[in-house]
Amino acid sequence: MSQRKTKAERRRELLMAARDAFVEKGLSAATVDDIVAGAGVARGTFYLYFSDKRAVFEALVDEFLAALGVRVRSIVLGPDEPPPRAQLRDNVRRVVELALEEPGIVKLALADATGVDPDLDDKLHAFYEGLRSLIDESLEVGQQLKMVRPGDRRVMVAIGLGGLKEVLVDAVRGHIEADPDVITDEIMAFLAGGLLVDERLDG
Amino acid sequence: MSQRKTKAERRRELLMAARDAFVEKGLSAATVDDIVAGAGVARGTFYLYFSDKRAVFEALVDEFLAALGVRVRSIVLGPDEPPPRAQLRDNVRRVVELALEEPGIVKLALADATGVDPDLDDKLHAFYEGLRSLIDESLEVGQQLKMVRPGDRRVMVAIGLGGLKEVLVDAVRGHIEADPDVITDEIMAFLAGGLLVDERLDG
DNA sequence: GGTGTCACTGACGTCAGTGTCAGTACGCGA
DNA sequence: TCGCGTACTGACACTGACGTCAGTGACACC
Repeated sequence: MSQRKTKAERRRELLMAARDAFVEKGLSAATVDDIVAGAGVARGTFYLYFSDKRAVFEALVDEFLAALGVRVRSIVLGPDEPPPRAQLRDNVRRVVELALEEPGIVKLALADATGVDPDLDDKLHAFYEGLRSLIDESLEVGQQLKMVRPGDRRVMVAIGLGGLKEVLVDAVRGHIEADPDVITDEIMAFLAGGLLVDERLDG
Repeated sequence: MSQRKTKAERRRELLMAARDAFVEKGLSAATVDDIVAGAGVARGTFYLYFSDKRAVFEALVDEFLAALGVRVRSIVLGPDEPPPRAQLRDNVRRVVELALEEPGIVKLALADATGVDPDLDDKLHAFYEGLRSLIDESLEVGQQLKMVRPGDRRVMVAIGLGGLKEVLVDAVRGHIEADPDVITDEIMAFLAGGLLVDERLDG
């Protein structure tokens, strides 16, 4: 039998236990029993705080998205503002840092969450749609200001978003060096110049 | 009661029904009953062809990976060969075409499959690891030949792979125009020059 | 020390999905 | 027409995850 805690403490314990269970076993394989075992409470207690597994996952995602929202700031033009590219870099760096701070959530939200069940998908799809729009608008402004090359913005958005997601997931998984400076520099280099050097060297 | 079919026909029917069920309901929510209903056979028949749901998913992934393997060819240098960049472009285009031909599988393998259960994950992770190595080696050669800019290849691989995945998934979902030429051109433009135009225009 | 409140408990009934297997239907060769 | 093999069937027993709710214990206030 577990100690009496404040509502907020107990809720947090359950959230963290849920996060760990989801990361370890996968979203759909993790059970409510896993979660309560991790939190050290009885099965019934879970249902005092969340209506079901889906609800606790939504709470986790909401928390992460809120944290993400705090770190991403619109790029502002003006004589007193840092250069746009520096503002962009700061955004990238803050997102990379958040990802490295919350590896479990990154794996869940960026890699694991889709396709598990349609309800959960909706939440993430809506988020990604918002993110896509944000990037798309930024690119449109950038194109008007001739700071972004012309091209099909939907494809640009997809490559950028997909690339960022994969980098973060890989960093979190330890596949790539988890140094935010290195990662940020590489992302910026990719955005600035792609991968290939000079077409005339070919053939 | 269903008609008698050859083993191969029946197996294919089950595979296609499984693919449809997975795409429609999500990997973990789809049941063996959904699959057999789609194939128009009884529950028991399923188990004559596949040991369980995981096995039929593996078979689907294997088929897709084999098709992918056929379309991706190593880049060969030589006086009688097309320019490397053209060979790269051909690879990209063939992969884009395959994705557009098999939208269901693309959604499953590229977007939905991870995190469902650890067994299934292993299969895809192994595949991605192979793909990563392939791209990494190509980049290494490219760097030695000065056709690829210097930089942390692991990050380059992640951005490239993630970007490609997201583009294909978006194309399949109808978020971006499903014209293989447009998509291929945009991917090549990204690889060749990134997104940003000229640093000196900033600030 | 009685009483009410509140967080928590965990055994229980339920149910959806699983994998099985004895039985059925069909085609074919004797 | 009989017998045999093979593909297929679907009712069944089983499992494990779910959500509930009557009950327990601790604390506060009188």
